[in-house]
Amino acid sequence: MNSGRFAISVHILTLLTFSEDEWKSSEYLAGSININPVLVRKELGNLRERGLVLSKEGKSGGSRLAKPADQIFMSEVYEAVKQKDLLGKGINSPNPACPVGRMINDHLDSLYDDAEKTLLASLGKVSLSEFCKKFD
Amino acid sequence: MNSGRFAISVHILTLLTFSEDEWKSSEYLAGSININPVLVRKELGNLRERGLVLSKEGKSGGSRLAKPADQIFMSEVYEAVKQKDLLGKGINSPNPACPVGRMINDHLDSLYDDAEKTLLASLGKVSLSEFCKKFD
DNA sequence: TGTACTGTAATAATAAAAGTTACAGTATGA
DNA sequence: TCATACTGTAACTTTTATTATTACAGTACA
Repeated sequence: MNSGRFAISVHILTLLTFSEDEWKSSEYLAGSININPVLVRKELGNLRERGLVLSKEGKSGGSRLAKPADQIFMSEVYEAVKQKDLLGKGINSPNPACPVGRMINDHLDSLYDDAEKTLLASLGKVSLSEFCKKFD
Repeated sequence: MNSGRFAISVHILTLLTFSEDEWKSSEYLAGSININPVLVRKELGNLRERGLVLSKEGKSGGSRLAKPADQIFMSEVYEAVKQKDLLGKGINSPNPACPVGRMINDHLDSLYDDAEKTLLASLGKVSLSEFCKKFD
């Protein structure tokens, strides 16, 4: 999975949790994370597609949570961010003339799927509001 | 985690399982995986440090499993391969002037640790010999 | 209608991963 | 004992992925 983007997304959501009902600009968010505002806007786009945040264009626009923080789970953030599969599905092109090489990607895929299900179950137990309690 | 390396290591171990008691050269292994023999030797070095394989130098040298395939677990392979943490520990340098930025890495770390424990538990249920049964 | 935003494309800079070459070291066995 | 077939590892190059930057059109507000 894409390492830094999960952290960025959780960071964004945490900041938005601490200012629920306010529209926060990408520049403000980028200031706390210490990254470029354009990256923040890209992540917000992701989170928006998944229904986790809302954004408003124009002056006094910005972003806020799309639903209460106790209804947002870390598994959703993981899903929003994930592109590649957990352990790296089928990146190699094994030799098809070898019985192991010919089949290994399929078998690795099913191993990965199981592992990822477990991971999602674990992340699904932690809500954004629980995570944010740690800051108090 | 490092995507392709897990697949390479499992591939290596699978090939060694199907020829237990034989010393296989890095070139042979590289042929099935379809990668460079030097990369294979690097992975073998990793697996060797973790006690999963043995290697023999010199003519008619090569590598083989260090213990029976039913005593090797996918969690061990994961540990052997892992360098970075699962979801990417502390890559960002958040703004320490922001209360969220100042603490978030610690809180993310504990989230990651829990998630990784779950993942390891899941991978720990699958032995190399079980994995290899899929090929029959 | 100027201003402060978003959204997104295009590009550049940086970092990480993979591949390659090279070669010293080591057992083997002819 | 010495050519051979390996390992182990360093140094380097290439490739690919990530991150950052610049730029600008579109939008809403006051």
